[in-house]
Amino acid sequence: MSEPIEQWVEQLLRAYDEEEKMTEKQMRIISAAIEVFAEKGYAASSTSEIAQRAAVAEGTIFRHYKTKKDLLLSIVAPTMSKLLVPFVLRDFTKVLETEYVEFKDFIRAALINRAEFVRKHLPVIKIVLQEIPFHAELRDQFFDTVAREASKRIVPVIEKFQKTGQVVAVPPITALRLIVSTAIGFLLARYMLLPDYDWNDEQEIDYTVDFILYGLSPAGRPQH
Amino acid sequence: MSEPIEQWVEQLLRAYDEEEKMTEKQMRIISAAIEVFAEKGYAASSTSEIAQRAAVAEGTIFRHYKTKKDLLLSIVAPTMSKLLVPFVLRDFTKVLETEYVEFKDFIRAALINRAEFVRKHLPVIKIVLQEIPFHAELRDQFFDTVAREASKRIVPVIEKFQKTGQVVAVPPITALRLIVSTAIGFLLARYMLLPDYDWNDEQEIDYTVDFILYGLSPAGRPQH
Amino acid sequence: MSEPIEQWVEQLLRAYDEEEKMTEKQMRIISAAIEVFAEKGYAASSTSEIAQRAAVAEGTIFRHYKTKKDLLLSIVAPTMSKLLVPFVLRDFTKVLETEYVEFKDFIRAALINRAEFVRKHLPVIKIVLQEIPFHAELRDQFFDTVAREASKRIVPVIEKFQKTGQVVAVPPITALRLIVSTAIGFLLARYMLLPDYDWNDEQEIDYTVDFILYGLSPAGRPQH
Amino acid sequence: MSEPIEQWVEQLLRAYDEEEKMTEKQMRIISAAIEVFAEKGYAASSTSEIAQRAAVAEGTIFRHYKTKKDLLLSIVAPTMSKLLVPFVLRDFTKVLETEYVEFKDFIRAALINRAEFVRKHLPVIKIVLQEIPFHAELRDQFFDTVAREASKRIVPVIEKFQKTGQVVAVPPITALRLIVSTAIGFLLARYMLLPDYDWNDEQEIDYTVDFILYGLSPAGRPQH
DNA sequence: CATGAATGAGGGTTCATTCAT
DNA sequence: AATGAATGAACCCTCATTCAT
Repeated sequence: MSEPIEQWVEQLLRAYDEEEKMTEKQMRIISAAIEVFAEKGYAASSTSEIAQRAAVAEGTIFRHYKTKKDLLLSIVAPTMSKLLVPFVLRDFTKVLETEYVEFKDFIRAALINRAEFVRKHLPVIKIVLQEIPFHAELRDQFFDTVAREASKRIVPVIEKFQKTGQVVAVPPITALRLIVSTAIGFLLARYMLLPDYDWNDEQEIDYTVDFILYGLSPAGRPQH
Repeated sequence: MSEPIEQWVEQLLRAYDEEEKMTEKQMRIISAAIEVFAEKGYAASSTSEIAQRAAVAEGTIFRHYKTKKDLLLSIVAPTMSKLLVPFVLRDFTKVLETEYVEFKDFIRAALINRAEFVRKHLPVIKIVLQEIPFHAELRDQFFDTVAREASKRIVPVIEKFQKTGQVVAVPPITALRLIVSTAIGFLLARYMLLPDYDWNDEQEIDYTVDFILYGLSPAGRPQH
Repeated sequence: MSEPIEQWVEQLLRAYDEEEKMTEKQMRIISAAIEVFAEKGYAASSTSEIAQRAAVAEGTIFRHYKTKKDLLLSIVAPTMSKLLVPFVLRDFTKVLETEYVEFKDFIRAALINRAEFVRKHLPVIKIVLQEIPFHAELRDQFFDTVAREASKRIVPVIEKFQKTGQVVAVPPITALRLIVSTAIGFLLARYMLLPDYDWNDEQEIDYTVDFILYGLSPAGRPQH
Repeated sequence: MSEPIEQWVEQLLRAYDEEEKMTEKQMRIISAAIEVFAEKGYAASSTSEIAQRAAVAEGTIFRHYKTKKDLLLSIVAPTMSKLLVPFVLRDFTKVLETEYVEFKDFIRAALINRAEFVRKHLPVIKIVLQEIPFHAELRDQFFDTVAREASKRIVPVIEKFQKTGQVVAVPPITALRLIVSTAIGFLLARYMLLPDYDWNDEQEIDYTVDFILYGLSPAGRPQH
């Protein structure tokens, strides 16, 4: 991986990962809620079970979160924004412009970085994916802040790589969709569908990055 | 699309699409249930709302389906198997062996065919995707019958294309994952995330197929 | 009491007293609710206690009345309109004009009649009086339908008695207030504050009617 | 108004109106509680809202008043006794005996004085009226101290006016009831039911006093 | 076969009260 | 004295399921 990107990502994630100050009970509640929501889904989770797992009175939950939905949002909302953190950074495009960066390195760095993020926040990611279809506010937030932000910031990156001839001339949004699909497909399979399969992570990432670059056809692949 | 595959798909879908014999009320119940489940998710749907939309008494639902979960399964289970129909057909690999078939045509045919299927059964597909994380039986059924069957039948297809040099030498399961990710990514974006976007379907399919074959790097692309 | 008024009141009340058709359980619920609401007030009554007293599952209450407040309104609303029944009758003023009617007879008839009504519906009356301060809708309904109707219908009656010189020339609304205060004061004392006191009803009504006519000063009283 | 009564009332009220010594927070709590109780009724009021409006921690309320009910009683009990203050004074009957006092002046003085009291303590009066039906202790206190005291002190007054021939020979308790009904009816209409109506207070009091003396019949009225 | 009234367990939420700080 | 986090019982209400009709 090229140095600048790596440093930039690592440095930034540290800032965003800090937990806000909360009491110990509040943290137990959040943890329990994440557990239960991820396991059963929001609608099928009961506040009483969350309270039990948090070893807290049911009323205590409602002292900190006005409603059950508030509890969900307090878990999901910050995660949604953190999902994009590495791409939304102010000086990201600048890095890309000033530094000599290979598209392949960029893809690989992003994939590794987001894989780590998913691994660390797996249950919350599950919740996000599972609940987005049912909560208009989540969807709105996702599209308004996340997706819009994403295209605004990432599309220029893709265009830059297209200008340097490293990416084929398809609509940047389409390229984005293809990259994201492949990445999410990998993360889903790796961490959610078949987490117990005997994965060779390095190699699988290689395959995935190569696929994004060269597809499945042998033509045009560089010789290793 | 090459002729043999097309015929084979069309012929087979007809067989599987027939509705089993059910009373008119039963059909109304199923339709209503699909609507409501797709909209709110299984856990947040109430049998009383389903009964209302089906214009049927609450009790009637339970005459046909012992429990609410039975109702869900009666919707989801057959759909899961139908998802794989075109690939699971007995003489599919034979077709591929005897006929001279391009990998590209195969991918394109499959993508178009499954896109049509998704379009036609969108709400049920949504239910399947939404509920699989929460129901062990669904997951089990999916992996036991669907995924296992899929690899058993599809892996040989991929291996065949690898032997003919049309597909690069990666583990077939990995190739499968990459293809399926890309396909599902397209279908999800097309029909569920951004159904209202102004899609140019033909072109988008072209991009997607090209991506599966050649990736985003311009190298190795055939000249159009 | 002069005959025409009496007949008119009795006949009309019969029509309005019919209970609407309701199941036996619904009637048990209403009865229990009246009991409990009258005893503890709406806010301090629990649906579970109502269910218990009605020997009905708590859920049954909510099958018939969507909310606890609905239950209250279903009790209170019809009573509020019935309170005015004898005065709101279409041909009431006509009776007064065509017949030779003494003001004293009118007051006495109304007092006796409403006393009977209060006695029969005592708990509901209590509920009405107790809850009106807390429920804007009740107040609105009371003022819109009841009070407005009352003044529209009753004010002419008072004006008629003023024209015949039987009632002193004060603003009719003031006269109405004085009459109603005295009447309600009697009914409240008789049936709600001191129901167990050893009342001589006939005599007390005589006193009350005489008070409305002649006040407490001995001057101007006719010799009995 | 005749001088002696007026002086006597004014002097005495001053003594009773003094607030007992309480901390500033306690006063804020009481004020907030009066507000909330008057608005929503005791049962529907929450101590947390009272705390909020008093800008005081929830716990602070319970430091000063052991229970929510204690808080209610601390508001209602002293008001109930103050209601009777002008009549319960030790030397009141003496005044009446020694001074030449007209019944009409007495009624008018009492009405004006109590109207002022109601106006000043409106919310507490509302609470008293609203909660008396639901709290046996309040009722008991009311009847034991208030009503009993009232009759003991006021009945002699009425008897005195009956002896001087200014009040008709009805049972004094009945006379009391009629006077009180009329007075409360006025105060209720004036300050609670229709406070926004355009009242001509002086005239309305004239009407009310005249009604108590002479009723609605024109006979026996002195010529103005 | 179809109904819908009835159920009662369990849902989310409120609230008076306690107590360590 | 004052706080406010914590409690858990009780609240109103929903719901899948049953069963007499």
